[in-house]
Amino acid sequence: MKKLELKQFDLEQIADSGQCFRWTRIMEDETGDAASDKESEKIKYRIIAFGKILNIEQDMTSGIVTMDCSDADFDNIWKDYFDLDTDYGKIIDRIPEDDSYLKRAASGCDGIRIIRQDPWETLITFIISQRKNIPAIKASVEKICKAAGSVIGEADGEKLYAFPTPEQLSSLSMDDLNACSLGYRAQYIYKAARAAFDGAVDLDKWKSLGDEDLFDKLCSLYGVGKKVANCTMLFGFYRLDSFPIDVWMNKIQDKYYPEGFPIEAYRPYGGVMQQYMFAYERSIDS
DNA sequence: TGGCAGGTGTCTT
DNA sequence: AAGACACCTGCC
Repeated sequence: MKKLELKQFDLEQIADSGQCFRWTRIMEDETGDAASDKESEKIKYRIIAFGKILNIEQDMTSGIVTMDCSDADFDNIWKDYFDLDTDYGKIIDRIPEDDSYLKRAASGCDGIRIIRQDPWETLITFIISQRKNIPAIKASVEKICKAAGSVIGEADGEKLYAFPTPEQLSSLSMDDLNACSLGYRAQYIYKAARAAFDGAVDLDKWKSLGDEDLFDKLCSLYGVGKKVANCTMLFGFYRLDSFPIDVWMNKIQDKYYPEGFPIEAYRPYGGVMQQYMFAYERSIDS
């Protein structure tokens, strides 16, 4: 069990930011010993990543985060996963006063961090994400995990699955993939899995590439364009300057940056700024 | 019921 | 080089 007092860390903001698709909100059951949790409201999630299950909660009043994990798993996995060595306060402080929109966005969404995910899982989940909303993405991801991933635990009588390795995913036929509600993306996943399994695509090796070369490599994959490549770089390869442009960012640029967003001014944290703007604009839209 | 959801490949100018 | 267009699927 790890209890942490963290700055710039808000579980709900991160969960809603659309970076990760295997976070499940855990609601308190109405029956049983609910009384003990009444006074202090807690937000709880179950996260599956890197073949592990993490139950995590945050006290809404104190902000204190509790992770149900061993010291070893915290040191080896979760500390990096949540990017805890990065001071997001400092990154936010770099935003100049005259960029009032970005100032506002960052202060409204300052609990967001870049979650450092597994490159392979990030690539596949963002291929799936195209032209889908977040619930639909999650549903497809869970289906492929169930179809091909290893069982790593159980909750409420349901088995929990790791994200499938390239080998496991490439064992699925087109019919299997079509059963995962992937639509026209099934062929993209099929090809990517085979390429990763037979070694034609080696994401581990790609880690050593510079940003531009990595971007080109990702875009060379069938079904991967600029948007998916940038998301994969930002969340799967921790390239903080990657700047995914989607329909929301297009709206934001039209509204607030008619000359285009001055990404040069925000190097090397353009992608972090993108996350603040994306989350903020969505929050005020609803 | 048609339009849309964090796009991309393909075909057309 | 840039712009239309189709595309699976689920949801309102």
